Parts: sequence; structure tokens; C-alpha cells
Amino acid sequence: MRQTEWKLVRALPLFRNVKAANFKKLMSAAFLQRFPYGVTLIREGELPDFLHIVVDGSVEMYGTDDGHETTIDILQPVTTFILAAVIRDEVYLKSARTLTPAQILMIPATAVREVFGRDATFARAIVSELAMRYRDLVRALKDEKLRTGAQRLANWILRADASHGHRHSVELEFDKRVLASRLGMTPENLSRNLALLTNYGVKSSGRDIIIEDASALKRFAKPNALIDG
Amino acid sequence: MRQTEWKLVRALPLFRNVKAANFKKLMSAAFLQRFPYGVTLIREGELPDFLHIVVDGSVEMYGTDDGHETTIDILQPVTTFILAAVIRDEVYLKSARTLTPAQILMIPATAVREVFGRDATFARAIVSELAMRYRDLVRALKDEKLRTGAQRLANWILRADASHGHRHSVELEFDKRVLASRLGMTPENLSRNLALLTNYGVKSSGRDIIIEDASALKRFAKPNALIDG
DNA sequence: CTCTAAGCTTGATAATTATCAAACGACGGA
DNA sequence: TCCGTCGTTTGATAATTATCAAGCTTAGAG
Repeated sequence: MRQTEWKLVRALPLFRNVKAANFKKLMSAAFLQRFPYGVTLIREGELPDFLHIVVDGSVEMYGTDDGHETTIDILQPVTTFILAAVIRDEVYLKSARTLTPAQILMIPATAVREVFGRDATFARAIVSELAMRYRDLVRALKDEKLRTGAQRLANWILRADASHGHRHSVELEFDKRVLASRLGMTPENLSRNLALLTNYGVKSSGRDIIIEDASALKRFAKPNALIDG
Repeated sequence: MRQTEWKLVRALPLFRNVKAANFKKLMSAAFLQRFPYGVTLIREGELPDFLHIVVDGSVEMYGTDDGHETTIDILQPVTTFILAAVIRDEVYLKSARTLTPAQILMIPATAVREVFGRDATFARAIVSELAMRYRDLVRALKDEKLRTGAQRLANWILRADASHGHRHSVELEFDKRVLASRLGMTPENLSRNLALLTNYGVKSSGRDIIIEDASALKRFAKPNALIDG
């Protein structure tokens, strides 16, 4: 593992304040692996062996039922995933696959559990991380149950733009059908909803989305701090 | 606080293995309070002062947006709630109100955080509890995004029946409109979906739901271990 | 015992979303 | 440069869900 990646991981809230010896212990047991586009990293129903961390590239978490599939989250660097399954040592509820070529750091679940027991700072960081993820899911569920598709899209655009520094322009890093699934709609309806948002100052072409009238978009989206936080 | 409630709380996975001194510390700072039906216990957007535990009665967790409201969970004894907000010391994302007269134990957030730092067993239990709640939410989100209303209802009936010991009969402990909101549908559609399930061996009258043909219901519901767990 | 209010059901209609089919367009390989 | 593939868009239609408006049922008040 190179210096750069080591530093990236070390800087994560999850590891930032862990004692050097314990961090070293975690890292010495870990693997950093490269995967091409479209590789399934984990499959729902299997038992966890490693805590995963997206170091580079992006990863889609998705769930299936009766032949249907839905995207639950899209992870960008640097983010851990399947923490809850590792902690409880229970089967994955979600699958994961790469949306781009990606680098994934994998820390053996046993090492995570061991350091958790020894290092109170790490334990606290794990709880904090999990609690944050829990809250993200509450927001996602409220988004899904309380809003129409067009509203979810409008708010997603506003959030994505905010996370990129309010440049009034968002570039998708994955296919539109993935965004559609993340937003709980079909690709066809994403297309129609994007067309609808033209009326509220949103232009899109290919993978670029441009906000030409942020206040009109906001009036339509009605963002809510307790959902879009 | 009476012996009975003390024992109930002590038996929770969250407290079961905590050292006696630390449990006492938590409890000595706690309040056990009775509330009538329909009382709002917490409001989304406010900051948490107490970890709450439903000791008796039932409690609805719900979220709102733009005048709409949706039930996120219905809690039965004995369950903690708003753990994630307490841990992160951030505003509630959900509101809570009693669905019946209820007894609620409230432990000051500061005490929870303090004992967490001192008692590794408690820390581990908190993480485990949070991870379980996280997984419950993943299931709820998959349920909502991957299934139709009728399927959600069918699977809900199967789960409720299973949690009452497979008697092929479920009694609602709250109004149907609450169940409708929990299932992400209007009361009108819950009514229609219940009527539809008549074709699959489900009879309902008032607050009683009877499963007359479990295998027919299962064929329709297609329960999934990774959603209905 | 009757009345009333609240919750539930039913019907009609509208909005939203999904599905199926076909056409379009951008990109990479021959 | 042309072709084929794949993702996207557009159109038509069906399914699902929400909304609005009555009626119905039932439990509690008087």
C-alpha cells in the first residue's frame, strides 16, 4: 500500500484518532485491490469476511427481490461499506459492484472486531460512523416515501451540486439508469423528469446537468434540512 | 422505578452485560414517565437530551415533509429509540408520539455517552444495537422500493404473524391508518389491498386479521429472508 | 337506547409510475 | 468512414397509487 492511500485512509473519521499501533495492526492485515468496471464485490446473502473501503472509483450498493433490483447507495471515495454486517457478523443485505475501475481496501472483519475491543477511540468512531449511516438511511426512506419522483430528482441535483461546491453544474460519474434506480424510478421516467425540470431552470445534456435558475429549482424541489441535510 | 421495569430494561441486549455499577449509574439518572394516548414525545429538528426506551405501550416514529407525514416505524416494548441522534448529538430526523397510553424510560444523553466511554461491554452493545437498526432500515428501504403496496401488506402480515408465534391471526394494536402510513400507502388503498388479499386466504374484520391459507398468502407475498428477515 | 363522531370502506376520477416498443444518437472497433 | 452496440429518449398504453366524495360501521356519550 502506497503512502498516498495510507494517508487517505488514516484521515477518515473512522481512523483519524486511532492509536498508531492499532491503525498499523488494521492495515497490516488489510489488502488493497484494484477491480475493473462492473465487478461484483459482494453479494447479498453471503457472510462478511472484510470491512471494505472505497479508496478510488465508485461503487454501487444495490438490493434485489423477485427479479427486480434497486440501487440503495452510490459510494465515492473515501467511504467504508458493509460496516453493519461486519459488526453483527450477519449476511449482507446489499450487494456491491464497481461503477468504474476502483481500488478497494479490505480489512479482515476479525481485525476490526479485535481493535474495536481494545481501542476505545476506534469504538467511538465506529459508533459515530454507524449512527451517521443510520441517519442517512432515515433520510433516504423519508425521501422515498414523502416525495414524488420529480421532487427526488430535483433535490438530488441540489445536493449533488452542493457537494461539488455550488458551481451550478453536476457531472454524473455513472450511467443515468443507475441514478434512476437510486432515485427509485425507471430510466424512462428519469428522462421524462429531467425534461420536466427544464421548466425550472435545469438543462441537461449527456452526463452534464446545469442549473440555470437555482431559485426556480429550489421553489420546485422544496429542499428540507431533515431530508437533504 | 419498580422492580418489574428495572428487570425488563436490564434484560435488554443493550444493558444485559453492562457492569452492575454502570447500569445503576444509568438508571439513577433516568426517569420513568407515563404518557396518555396521542402525546408527541419528540419532534424532528430538536436536539436530543435523553435516550428513550418504550417500556409499555406503543410508539409511532414518523417523519414529515411539505405537509405530508409518513410512519417510519412502530415500536413495541421493550425498545430504545433515537439512539443515533443521541450518539451524534444531532437533531432528530423523526418525531415520536404515543399510539396507546405508554411508559417511557428516559436516560440522559450525557449519562449514555459517559458510560459508553467507560464500559467496553456497553459500547459493544450500543454498536450492535445500532447495526441492527441500520439493517432494519435497509430492509425497510428495499421493501419500499422493490415491492407493490399489496406485497408489502402481505409480507407485513406474515411478519406480524411470525412475531406472534404463527397463530395465523394478528391483532392490530393501532388504527389502520397508522399501518397504511407504515406501509407507504393511503388508508383507502390499505382497505382495497386487504380486500384483494381475500383472494389469497386473508380475512379481516375490524382490527383482526386472520390467515386462512398461509401457503396461498406466501405464494402471493413471496417473502424474502433478506427483506423480511 | 339513540345520537354522534371517528375511522373505515367503496366508488369515481386523476395523478403518478411502470412497461413495452421503437427510434435516436454517441462512441468504439473494423 | 461506416457499422453496430448500448444507453437514452420518446410515444403509447397499462398498472399502481392518490385524491375526493359519499356512505357505512361502530363505539362511546348522553
